[in-house]
Parts: sequence; structure tokens; C-alpha cells
Amino acid sequence: MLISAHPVSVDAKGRVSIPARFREHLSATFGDQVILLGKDGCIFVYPVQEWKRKFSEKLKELSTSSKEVRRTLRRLYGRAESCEFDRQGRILLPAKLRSNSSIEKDAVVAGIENRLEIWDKAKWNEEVGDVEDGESGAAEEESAEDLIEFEF
Amino acid sequence: MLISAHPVSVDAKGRVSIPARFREHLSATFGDQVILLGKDGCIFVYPVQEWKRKFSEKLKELSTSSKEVRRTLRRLYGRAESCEFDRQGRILLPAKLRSNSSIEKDAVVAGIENRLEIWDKAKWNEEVGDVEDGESGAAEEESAEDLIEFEF
DNA sequence: TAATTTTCCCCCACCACTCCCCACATTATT
DNA sequence: AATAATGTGGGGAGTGGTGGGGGAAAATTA
Repeated sequence: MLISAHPVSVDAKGRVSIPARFREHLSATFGDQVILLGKDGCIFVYPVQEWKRKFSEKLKELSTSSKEVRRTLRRLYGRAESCEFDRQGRILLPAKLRSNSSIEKDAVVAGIENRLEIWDKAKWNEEVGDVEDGESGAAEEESAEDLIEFEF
Repeated sequence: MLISAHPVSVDAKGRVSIPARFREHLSATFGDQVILLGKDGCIFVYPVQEWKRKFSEKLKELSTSSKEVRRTLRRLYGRAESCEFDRQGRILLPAKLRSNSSIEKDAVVAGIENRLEIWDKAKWNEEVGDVEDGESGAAEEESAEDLIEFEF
């Protein structure tokens, strides 16, 4: 399981060092190959197997059924990128994805259960509320309550 | 079951020695890995299995459904940290969580049924009322009565 | 095809942090 | 009282994140 957020820096070449903790998990469970997908103003990072489980297998049956499905697939696969870690455990973020996500120098790599997300740091803070502790009022409960009953 | 509060000290490196009693329970029942989560001005410590039972399994199906869900997951997973005991039975509290919880030198580790909580000592005393015997008046009954009928 | 530019990946080096190990003080147990 | 177990502190080796140089491959251009 992938969890927690780590600040990272993007170097001049557009590379991001994936925290070792995450990398271990990915390499152990899966190969070194990941699929990048721009979404929600950040970059989703799926292990290949996870991608397959999530999309390929579910959509295989539908592939030719309707024009709408084919269109959706084009959008999905067309926007995605396949890439691998280099020997230092970094991945090179394609310029396109970088600019779409406003990622420049300071970024955040967050583990969300079965995928990673890479955010521009400022946008990440905005997204998660920047408050460190859920102490800022109703924000967290508010957004949670319509999902599931959280019992701490 | 985890129960009772123990004073502990946080060393210069930010490490906390988890009382042996708790550690035994955690290691025996689960692995050595725990999930830390900043909340209520303290640090929640969940055994990994407990975390999974509570969150992962419930949320797995919803992962991609709506933008709100994804946001909630970011808040939850982003604030959490995964960590393990060292050979001395200590865990290193990430600087972020430490500062958010105002934990510096003197802390308290409390067992609350299925999780631990780590508090700054002064804040803990404030939180539980500091009174030795629950005899100090209405505070406790007041806060309890709208939750459930406690009969001591 | 050849020459030039660009892209990308290897390696090295630096610094900070993490975690191992050892040591000691204090408490619990026999 | 003696022994064991636990909590606390610190030194030091190893690892991880960052940045940069150089060279190979690919792309672009002549």
C-alpha cells in the first residue's frame, strides 16, 4: 500500500526522484515500469499491473462496442505515457505533463493507496487544505461524510 | 486491546520509545509497521492492519469515482506517514507531525482500544483534565453524555 | 548521407538524514 | 541483593535525495 506525501525537487532536466519507500514497493510488487497520466491537475503514476487491472481488463470487452467507448479509450490512452525509473530511482517527467500540471521546481509525491500522484507543491497544499492537522474546522469531516462513515 | 497512558521522552532526534506493553501487542498481533496520522492535535498510531480495515478496504472501490472522493483520499493519505520500529522499539516521529502536535521533549503515549495516541505532555493533561480521579466535576460527564451512556 | 543539435541516461559527488549499535540509568523481577 | 528488562542518549556508518558533467542515442537539418 502506498501512503504519505513527500516533498521532492524537480531538477533542471525535469527529473523527479521517487522516494525510496515508494520505489521499493513498486519494484518489489511490480516491475520498474509505470504509466503516467495527467489528471486533476497533477500526474497520476500507476504501476503497470495496476493500470491493467484498472483499465485494460475492464475495457477489453467493450473495445468495439460503441463509438463513445472508443473515444474514451483514445482519450485515456492518448494522454498516458509509459516510463521507467533510471538507475538513481528517478523518472523523467514528459514536458507536456509537467506544463499541464504546473510542475516546475518544488513538487510533492504522494502515495494514494495503489498509485502515486505528483503535484506542484503550491497546488498540493491548496488541494489538501494546507492545514496540517484537520483542525481547521469542518473541512475534513464535511468532505468525508458523504462518502463513508469514518470512525476514528 | 490497547489501554492506559504512559509518559515518555522524545530525544533530540525525534524518536519515541513505545512502551513494551504496547509493542508486544502490536508486534504479536500485527507486523512492526504502523501508520501515523496527525489529528486532534496529537499523533494517531494505527497498526497497519487496523488502518486497512478502517480505510483501505472501505475506500478501495470508490477510488476513481468522483473528484470529491479523490480529494478526500488525498487529505487522508497525504497527512499519514508509514513507519517502523527500530531495534530499540522506538519510532521516529516525522518532523512535520511533531511540530503540528507541539511535541518536543515530554510526551505521552496512550492506548485507546485499537490505536495509540502520542501527545505533548502538557496538552495531554489539558485534554484529559489532569485530574487524578474523575472527581473534578462536570467536565467528563458533560463530554461523555452526548456520545453514549458511560457507567463507571 | 553526413553533420549538428537535442534528448536522455549513466556515473560521480555532496550533504543530510536515518537507523544501526553500544552504553548507561532506572525500574521490575526473582 | 542480584539479575533482568526497559527507557534514554549519542556516535557513526550507511542510505537517500539532489545536482551536475559527460557521452551515447535519437532527432533534426543541411
